[in-house]
Amino acid sequence: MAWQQTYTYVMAGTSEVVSEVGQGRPGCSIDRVERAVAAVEGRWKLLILHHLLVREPRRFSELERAIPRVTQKMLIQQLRALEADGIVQRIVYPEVPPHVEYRLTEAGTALVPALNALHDWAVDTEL
Amino acid sequence: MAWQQTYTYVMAGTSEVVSEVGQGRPGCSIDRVERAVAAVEGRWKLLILHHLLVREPRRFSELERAIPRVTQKMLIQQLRALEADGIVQRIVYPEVPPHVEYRLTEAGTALVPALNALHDWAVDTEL
DNA sequence: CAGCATCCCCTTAGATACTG
DNA sequence: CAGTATCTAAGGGGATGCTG
Repeated sequence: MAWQQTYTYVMAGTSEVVSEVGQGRPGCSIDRVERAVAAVEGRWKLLILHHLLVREPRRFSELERAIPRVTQKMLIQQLRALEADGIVQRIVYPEVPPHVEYRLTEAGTALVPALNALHDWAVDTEL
Repeated sequence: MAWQQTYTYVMAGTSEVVSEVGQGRPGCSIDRVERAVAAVEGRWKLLILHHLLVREPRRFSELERAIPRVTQKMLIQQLRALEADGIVQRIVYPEVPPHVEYRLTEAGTALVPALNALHDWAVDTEL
């Protein structure tokens, strides 16, 4: 009930209190939702997540083949962002030729209920 | 379990089947999640949603004041997008001066559980 | 009051080529 | 194999001014 029933809301990116509703839990704020959305928004992130959920681990080239129109640049960029947010884990095997595996972290797996909630909403609203 | 336990996944924006997993429910796909994310991504959408959840209805100028750094252009743009996605409702009172109110639709209210799921994930992962 | 129109910048994404 | 580097095109977002 984080969203509806708390009483202090903080502006995204600032600490400015914007709600008229009163005082309450300062940490329970809209910018957490914004950061969660930011963590999954991006042209290829959900696709990457999807493929990792279907099968783990995935090598870079596997993901490249699994996601037809992605460029190397975008793939690595989105993977790095997911890694920075603690959603995927990059494992390097010091071999020749290079071998890198990507896995979901616990946080990545923990995203599933939220993604399902979004999915269900989309189904319900026929979006 | 829409996300994990179905068997046919469809590429975003296309009808191309990309999963190796097999056949199953074609409608239950990743691009629903992508559209749900798209519906709430955007610099000001969550803020707008937030203010409408706190109190309804809101006039354009109210939202403008409630969201300090938003420009009129962006505010109207994001409102129109939310309206196009059936999340907010725009009600015009044919008066002089003009009077327009924004409310959440049922679909907008139905977004709350999904937003809470995202919030909770952000809290759990200390993002 | 509630917008629309225009200009401009700056980031983002794609294409392409190169490398340890 | 798994990236990095560079260039360019598109568009998102801000500032400003105007209007029914």
